[in-house]
Amino acid sequence: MARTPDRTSTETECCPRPLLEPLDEQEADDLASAFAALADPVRLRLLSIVADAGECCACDLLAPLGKSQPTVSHHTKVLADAGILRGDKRGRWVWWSVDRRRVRALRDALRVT
Amino acid sequence: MARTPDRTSTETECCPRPLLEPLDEQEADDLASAFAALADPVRLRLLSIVADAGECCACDLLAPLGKSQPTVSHHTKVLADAGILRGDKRGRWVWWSVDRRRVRALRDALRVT
DNA sequence: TCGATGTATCGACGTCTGTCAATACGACAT
DNA sequence: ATGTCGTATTGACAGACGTCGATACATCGA
Repeated sequence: MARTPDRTSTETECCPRPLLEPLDEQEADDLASAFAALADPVRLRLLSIVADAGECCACDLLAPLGKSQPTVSHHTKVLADAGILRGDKRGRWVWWSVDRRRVRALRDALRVT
Repeated sequence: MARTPDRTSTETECCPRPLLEPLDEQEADDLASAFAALADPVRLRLLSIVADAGECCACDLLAPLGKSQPTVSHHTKVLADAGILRGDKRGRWVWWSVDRRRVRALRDALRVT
């Protein structure tokens, strides 16, 4: 869980910006898979819950999301693989938090100016 | 004025921000479908080409994208339905451009601070 | 060790999505 | 009108995705 995808661009700070410069296929694939992680309503609500709580135990996500435990586990994995969520295992529990630097990088990908 | 964000933001300015406030299902659905439009490498490259050119004829997208004409037409439609691309029909041609205000709104959805 | 609890994985199902060939639509020129 | 050219739509197919029950794995308490 919580693996950080390596970026081909110079910094860990930013990433390709399709609206400012042309994308090659590699950059497009990477960015697309990142946005794909955000392209699901359950994952967005999950993200908003974790962001709002700052840190959140997985078991506290089941009820508000109204999904089964395997489904929630699937979604946390997708977000973690995209580098958006980080999981910290403490005993039997996993505490999830948002990697805000990663989100900022995705946000920069949509820079218009 | 008004640093307090209103939750029912159907404004042209902004949109729900999952990392600043909890999302209801309606907002999550809308945002997810918007990000889904960005969750494809061909569409991201298409977007970068149009953004780079400022305005771009559909027929000029076929070669750089390496996709068939129906496929490109499909992708432009997906982006247009998401409000990200605007098409201007002039004679036989359609000129595509990026709706930067819409992109800015999506970008604001990823605000962390 | 044993049972309980939180999480991850597997297998299966239905649905959605990207792709292209074929075709239809629309606008221009002759 | 007729043909040409750019674009949109249709139909079909393979692959990806969201979902959940069943199950495996891991950790803690007794």
